[in-house]
Amino acid sequence: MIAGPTASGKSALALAIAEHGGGRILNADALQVYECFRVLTARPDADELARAPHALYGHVSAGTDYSVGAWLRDVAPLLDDLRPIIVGGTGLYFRALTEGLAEIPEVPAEVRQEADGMTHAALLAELDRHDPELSARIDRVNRARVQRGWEVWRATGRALSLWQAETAPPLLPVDRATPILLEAEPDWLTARIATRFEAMLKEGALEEVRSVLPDWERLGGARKAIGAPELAAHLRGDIDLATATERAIIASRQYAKRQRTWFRARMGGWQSILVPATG
RNA sequence: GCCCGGGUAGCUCAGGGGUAGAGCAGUGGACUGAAAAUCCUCGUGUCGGUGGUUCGAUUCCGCCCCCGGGCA
Repeated sequence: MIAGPTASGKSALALAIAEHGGGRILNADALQVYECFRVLTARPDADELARAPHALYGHVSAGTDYSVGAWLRDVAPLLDDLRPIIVGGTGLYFRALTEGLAEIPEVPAEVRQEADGMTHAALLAELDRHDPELSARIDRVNRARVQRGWEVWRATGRALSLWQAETAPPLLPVDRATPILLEAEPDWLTARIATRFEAMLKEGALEEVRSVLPDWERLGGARKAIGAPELAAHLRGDIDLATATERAIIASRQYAKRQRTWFRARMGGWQSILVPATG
């Protein structure tokens, strides 16, 4: 397993490992699963894909709902590989894999829609009534947490806290893997993030966004790719390219910080590799 | 050279005789199916410099420096 912040060089490391010792690279990144933004999400290109077997990259088409649960079901059969190399930056995916994830039926789209139309206060009030254990535990000001709890109760008639209490053992406990965490020196990473975004523009990131612009509303999860909303705003004429670029780079930096926080809190036991290597 | 308007937190700016705030950026944190998402926390800085008035000046006055704009 290889985790690390965005732009820290995870993919290159995974590729080097696969080329030298064999194995298949399995994606553990929530945005690289989507088919539409190869350049923008820094997915491996054709040349890199040819150098080693890869899976779970760009296998989800635009507009399809995806989630940790879907990802866990996708990786599960691939873990039987002789040498799976799991690489990505989504902490939640690694957590689901190494600590387990409750098995909960999918929330139907109608329930999601119903929840979207409700106020935060209304969701919270019902959650307090039907799943007090959860509502006492979660961040009550966080709409996403509250709504998730409400949706599960609404869709299944059962409290999310009950589902979670029955979480099955993990598919891959950390001690059965070789967990590697890339830790990037902040200034170095900041510079690298900026350079990488400029490179993405040269490679056609703007065209990728342009091609999905007509279907933007139906794009689903891929819309959240860092840089996509910014470039879309530029293509609609709302902001100039320099502003879009600046905002995307800032968003990327903020994402790297959140990743660092997650890793610090939950991947303390992972073998840390400092980048750039200082000798 | 003269006339206006500015010089306050990394950036954009608000304020005003009792040594100062906001947004953004940044920091630390939370997070079991939207997670590249979502949410919480944290603001002392020669208030351009220097004299003066005052019990007290970043705030008022003089001079100087710098940045805009206008007139020559």
